Amino acid sequence: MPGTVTKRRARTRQRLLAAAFDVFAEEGFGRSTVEQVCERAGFTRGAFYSNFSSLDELFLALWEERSARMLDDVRAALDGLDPADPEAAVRAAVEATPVHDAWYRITAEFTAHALRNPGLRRVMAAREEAIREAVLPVLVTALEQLGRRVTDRRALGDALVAVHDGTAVQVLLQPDDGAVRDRRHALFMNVLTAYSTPLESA
Amino acid sequence: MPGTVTKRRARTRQRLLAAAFDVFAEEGFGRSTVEQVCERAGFTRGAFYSNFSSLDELFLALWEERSARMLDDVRAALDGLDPADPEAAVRAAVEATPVHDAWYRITAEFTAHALRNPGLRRVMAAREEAIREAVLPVLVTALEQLGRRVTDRRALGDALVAVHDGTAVQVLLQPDDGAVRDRRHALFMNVLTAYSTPLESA
DNA sequence: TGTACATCAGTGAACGCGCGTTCACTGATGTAC
DNA sequence: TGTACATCAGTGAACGCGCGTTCACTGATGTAC
Repeated sequence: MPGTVTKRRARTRQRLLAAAFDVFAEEGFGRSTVEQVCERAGFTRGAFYSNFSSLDELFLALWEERSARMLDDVRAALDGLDPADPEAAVRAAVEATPVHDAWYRITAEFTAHALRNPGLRRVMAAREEAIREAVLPVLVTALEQLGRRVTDRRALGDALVAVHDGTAVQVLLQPDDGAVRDRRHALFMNVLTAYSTPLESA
Repeated sequence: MPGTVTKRRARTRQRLLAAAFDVFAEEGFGRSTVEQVCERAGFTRGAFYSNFSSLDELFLALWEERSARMLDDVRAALDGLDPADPEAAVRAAVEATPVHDAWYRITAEFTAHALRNPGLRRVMAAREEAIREAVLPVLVTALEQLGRRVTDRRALGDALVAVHDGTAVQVLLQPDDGAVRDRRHALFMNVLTAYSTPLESA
């Protein structure tokens, strides 16, 4: 068995990633230690170094895995939309990217981290673009069904991501205030309107 | 001299705060140590413990001081606006909250930190509200000069803060892309329009 | 299917450093006269 | 303005723990026959 990767190894890696998610969310990435992650996962520190060379490397792997998964979720949610009911489609698309407390905390720290490291910055920018490009086509066609044409895809994409990120903090800071969620939703709708124009028809 | 606080002490405190700002921005709060802050400030660790009981306490003090200062800056920038030129006033107001790399990183981490601690969360929510209430009146009157009435002050305030936060990341992730800044500006304008209606006049 | 064997993957102990925290001490600062 | 004195504020050394990192070793896994 030269150069084989065993199933056991894959499981260990997954358990370490899952444990890291929890620890990072609770303690913050910066205050987390290799020891804490290993203890949570039920391994000794040697197992960690057998799989990753540093916490930084694990953090990147974790972020990539989770954000890819999130992107898949969004795609799946959008796939099932009914084009015959474009209003519902828009509503569903807008709500497809959920606001998740622990994930937000981790992403916030990862962003700060990425801003210090050009390599990570590019990784992050690319991922943001992928998310944008997954959501946009669905919204564009749904808006067309509603008789509206998107004027500037890129601008709309950036605007939606910005609104999502910006309002997520507000929702998390005031989790019990339903009005905050409503305003978030209204803002999404406003942006969709502002970046599209009625088709000349009727 | 019973219970006096010397000038020297105030200076030391300021130097520690300034050093902490730099260290946190470079290393991240989580990876920063008391030792690093002291070395940067030119003190021994004893000086730190004479002034703060923990890095957490210093972080809060730093964030409060800086965000208060930023709020003052915004107020000052808005005070000097010419109501006879409302378009320029709106433009200036929109650009009054600058996008500052180091400060963004620190705030991002502080936000994640605050989401783990109910006390800090309230402090942060209050500060966000103060910023909103400083900017809003200026915008409301400027828009009135332009013949537009703001329909929902609270919604507009939240929307502007969200857009500011959300677009700040994009600008920092692509610092050399002027188009990103332009789209940010356009989004601000779109939101201002969406949350106000033309006055009935002629 | 079973067994022997080679390689892989995680164990656990050991080392050492960096840093948090404390504290007796000394120099700085302010006050009173 | 100068001096004596009390208190304050930072120094620097010391202690010890937690943790990063390494590595010889052992049990697990997969392959070949």
